[in-house]
This record gives sequence, structure tokens and C-alpha cells, in this order.
Amino acid sequence: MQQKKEIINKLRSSNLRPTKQRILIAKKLFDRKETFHFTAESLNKTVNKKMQKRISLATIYNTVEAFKKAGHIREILTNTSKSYYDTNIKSHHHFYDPDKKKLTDIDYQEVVLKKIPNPPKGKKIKDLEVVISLQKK
Amino acid sequence: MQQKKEIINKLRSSNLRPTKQRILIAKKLFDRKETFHFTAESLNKTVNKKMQKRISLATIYNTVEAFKKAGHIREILTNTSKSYYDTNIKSHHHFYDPDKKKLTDIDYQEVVLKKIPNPPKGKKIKDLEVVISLQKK
DNA sequence: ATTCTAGTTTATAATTATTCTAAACTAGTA
DNA sequence: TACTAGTTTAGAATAATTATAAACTAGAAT
Repeated sequence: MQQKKEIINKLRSSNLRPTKQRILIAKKLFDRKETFHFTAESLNKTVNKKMQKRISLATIYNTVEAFKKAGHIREILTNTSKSYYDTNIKSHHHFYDPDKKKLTDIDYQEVVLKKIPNPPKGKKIKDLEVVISLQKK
Repeated sequence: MQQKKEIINKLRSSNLRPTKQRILIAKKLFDRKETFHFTAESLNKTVNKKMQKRISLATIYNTVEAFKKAGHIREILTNTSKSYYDTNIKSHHHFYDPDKKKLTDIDYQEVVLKKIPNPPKGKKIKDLEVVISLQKK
């Protein structure tokens, strides 16, 4: 449970002016027990559901991009046409169900790697993600 | 090195009528020593470079989709706007360099997993892919 | 408080990647 | 040689995202 002040600090700490729109979006994203996945479209719906004053779709896109750059959310790897985001920024993995186009989190400790390759020269590993694609049994 | 006959058989075996266009595209994709990554756009360029008779972009898309369904190519997980495909259909993994938006293959045996989670009920694992995102050192 | 300004939001247009449409074409069979 | 179902094609349509530029606002300066 994040208070408004915390949210404002979070925004300020990443050089994002705490506007009404950003605060509202941040609340929807971060003021929750559980992390979740979303797209620009789904976030737009959530944010604007029965709201007197709407936030424009352009702002949704701008804010998602800004939050992503600031590291408050992360983009998920998929092979779908839309961009998926995750409010869980801790390293973790995913099940992907191509039938339902649904991603589910896999807890970090559920996957253990024994061996990984060395990164190419001049590069280091930023992140490692395992995606397990599913199909009907 | 795949002969025209082999390519025609490959097409027939997956119920794809071996048309001029499909044969030409299949040659560009499969008649190579090394597997590689491509997009619809890049394939379109490759296929139509200094060609007297062009293959339409719609056919490129149709053929890529058909080859994917037939399992001759696979789609790669990314968080870019375009769809990336891989002519390497053996299980393997990827480095992803977000700066250059470049994917590189990691050989299957370079990654060893010690523990993976059980799939949800009614589902089995179709594929497991590890994506290692890179950044500058 | 009032003014100012850079940063932000907004509606809308533009762009990009992809899919759809339906007419023309063709591989393979009759 | 004719037929037909499958395929290709140009172009239109759609979907997701990004760009534009005018209006607005948070926060600093006065």
C-alpha cells in the first residue's frame, strides 16, 4: 500500500513531475498487493473506468514509456502485436499460453540455472528471462 | 545445401503447394549453411533485391505465416514492434542487445537448467527459451 | 499572490506493421 | 485443354504506436 506521498517521491526521484495524471496512473499500477501485467490499452480502460475527467491515450503511452525508462515497470518479451508490461520489476520468469495469449509469472526461485554463457565482449548481462511456452496436454 | 527437389518436398509435406514464390522464399530461408533471423520487411528486401519479377509483400507475409504454422521457422520473443523469425527451429536461446535491437543465438548446450516449474494443470511445456538481455559494461 | 516558463497533456494526424479483400492467376488434376 | 481450388497480388483497411503543435499546469521566481 503506497501513500500519495510515496508515489510523489517515486516520481520525483526519477525526474518525473508529479502531475495529476501520473499520480493517478501510478496509483493504479503500484498501489496493490499483487503485481500484474498490462498493455497500454488495458491500462487505459482501468484508468478511465467511470472517471469524470479522462486521461488521454497519448498520456497513457507517454507515462508507460516514462515509467519503463525509470525502471518502475518492465516490458515483457512476447511474440504478440501489443506491448506487454509488468509491474513486477524483480527478476522473474513467465509461462506463456499462446492459445489464451496469457502470461503468468513464475517465481524466481522456481527456475534454477546451472550454466549460462559468457556475454559477448564489452557487454554484461542486464537481465535473464526464461519463457516457458505452453500447449494443451 | 538444399536442392530444389528437397524444397519442393518440404513444401508438399506440409500441404503447401510449391509455387514459384514459395520455392524462391524457401531457398532464401533454408538454402544456407547458417541459420539466421529475419523480419517480414528484411525478407522482402532479400527476396526482391535485383529481381525482375517481384514477390508482393502480402505473399511474404502469407508465406512466413504458412512456414511458421508448418514449423519450418519459429517466431522469436522480443519486445520490439516487429515480428522476428528464426530459421533455426531447434531449441536454443538468445542474447538480446537492446541498443542495437540485435538478437544472437546461444547454443542449446550453453544453457543448462537445474530446476524448472511444473506447468499448470492441463498444460504441457511446448518450449523453453532463455533470453539474456545485455547492456554496455 | 502573480507571473513566468519548461515540462506535460491533449486531440488529432501520421506512421508503422500487419491483415483483409476480392480480382487475377496458376498448379495440378480431370 | 479445360477446370478448379489454392495462391498471389495491389491496394484498402485495421491496429498499435508515435508525432505534432496548441493548450494547460507545476513549481520556481518575482
